[in-house]
Amino acid sequence: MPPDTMPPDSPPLAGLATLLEQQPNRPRTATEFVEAALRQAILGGHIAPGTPLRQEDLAALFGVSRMPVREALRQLEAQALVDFEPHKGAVVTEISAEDAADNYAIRRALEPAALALAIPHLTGDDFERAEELLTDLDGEADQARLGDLNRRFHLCLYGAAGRPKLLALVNAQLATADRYLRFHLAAKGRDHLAQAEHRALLTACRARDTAAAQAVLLQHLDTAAETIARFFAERG
Amino acid sequence: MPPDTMPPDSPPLAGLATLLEQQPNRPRTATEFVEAALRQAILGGHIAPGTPLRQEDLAALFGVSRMPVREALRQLEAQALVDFEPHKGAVVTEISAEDAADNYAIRRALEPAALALAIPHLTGDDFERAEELLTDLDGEADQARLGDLNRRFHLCLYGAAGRPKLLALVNAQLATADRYLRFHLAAKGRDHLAQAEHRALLTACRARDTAAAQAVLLQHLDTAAETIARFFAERG
DNA sequence: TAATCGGATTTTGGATCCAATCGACAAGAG
DNA sequence: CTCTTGTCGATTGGATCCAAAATCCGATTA
Repeated sequence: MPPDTMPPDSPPLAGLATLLEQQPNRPRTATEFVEAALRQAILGGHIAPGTPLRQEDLAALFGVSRMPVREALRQLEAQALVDFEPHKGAVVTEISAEDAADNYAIRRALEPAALALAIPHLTGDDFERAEELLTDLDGEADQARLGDLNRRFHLCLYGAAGRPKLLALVNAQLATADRYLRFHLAAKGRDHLAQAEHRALLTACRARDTAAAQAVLLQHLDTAAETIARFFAERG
Repeated sequence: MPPDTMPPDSPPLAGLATLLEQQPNRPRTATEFVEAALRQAILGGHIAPGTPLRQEDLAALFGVSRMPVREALRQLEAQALVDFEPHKGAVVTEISAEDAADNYAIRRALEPAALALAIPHLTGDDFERAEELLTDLDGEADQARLGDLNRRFHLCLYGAAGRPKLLALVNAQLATADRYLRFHLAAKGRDHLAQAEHRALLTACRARDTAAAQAVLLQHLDTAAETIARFFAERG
């Protein structure tokens, strides 16, 4: 039973293909596998900032050779997750109050722009998905999933902007913001993750009130930035 | 005569050090060399969009093995200059009206933010350097240097923002905008590169008038975006 | 005749090996 | 005693080799 290869609209195997795609751990290549694992570990805080990443050790850990590790580290360098120096190796990028401020300055610029572009094109489906994500956020306790849900909520509202590069940038910034999520949770209660602001943002989007939505979003970002700044200030 | 090492103002070797820094081609490693060469070639339009980049050919061309080429291609992929697909190789990223619009949307969001952060901290030196770059722009005819000077002018005004990551992003976006510079020059006269707007921007910065400067900058970006959009529209 | 199957070629992904570089430590000169 | 300098171990950068995947192309069959 040879499967059809060319016709793009052949239904018989479409469902099976999507099911196979669903598999979360489908690293097409070893490099992608190592890269994904390392990124998750760094963003989730499982590897402390400043940790040197020895290629040999990582290779042994992942059960591959040093080469996929090298390529993965290069990719992570481009994502500003590790600092690379010739003949010295990779080190997990440090986090700091300045870096957090940098990140929030970027998000403050990009996200309102994406939101303004997206609001006219948001559909009922988008609102429903956003609503679902908010309720999921209410019930979630795990930190990693919390950050993921938060990122998906924001991206859900921006997605209709139809600007792939812009959205990719926003996604990357949201991901690095995840590194500071633990500080957030430590500072404010772990249950309260600015869900009120999230809901206000969603209602403004439903009303197609771009100005109001941008205002809510900016306040959301500013309070988050301030929380982080206070956290760093309090522990020198 | 052991030279002092610590005092930062020891003159004996200062001149020599600056001379050594001047050397433009000091690629610490082969990977950096290949990466820089390829990026320059792609941004300068010397390699057409859509061109497949065969690792073996590039290795032979640069006189290195395939490995530095692979790592360089991975870095370029992270910079969105090539598209990578597993087991298929790298292809120079296509340019399009949509991509240009994407790029301008990002710049429209980032650059006014950087400008607003920078204006309060701009110094006389910054203004002088910006002025010099503008006069250089007036006299320059070479396309590559034109784009470089333009980028440096903009970065000169944003540099005082003191947000390294934000500035790095702006720099990257300005670099990809260079890919569309040739279309710009083809559409408008090659002599007129919106120097009037550049000068208006500089005077607004000198007056520390953030709102005016942002307005000029936005108009500058919008007219550039419109020029590119028209160019693409006219040739289907 | 058209579509499909199968093998050969090309190209990339990954592993192993060698060379170059950096850091630390010890030995020698001033 | 301090500073320089040479050497050694550790680690990364680069080259070569092998395996896996994709493409191309001809042959076979309905």
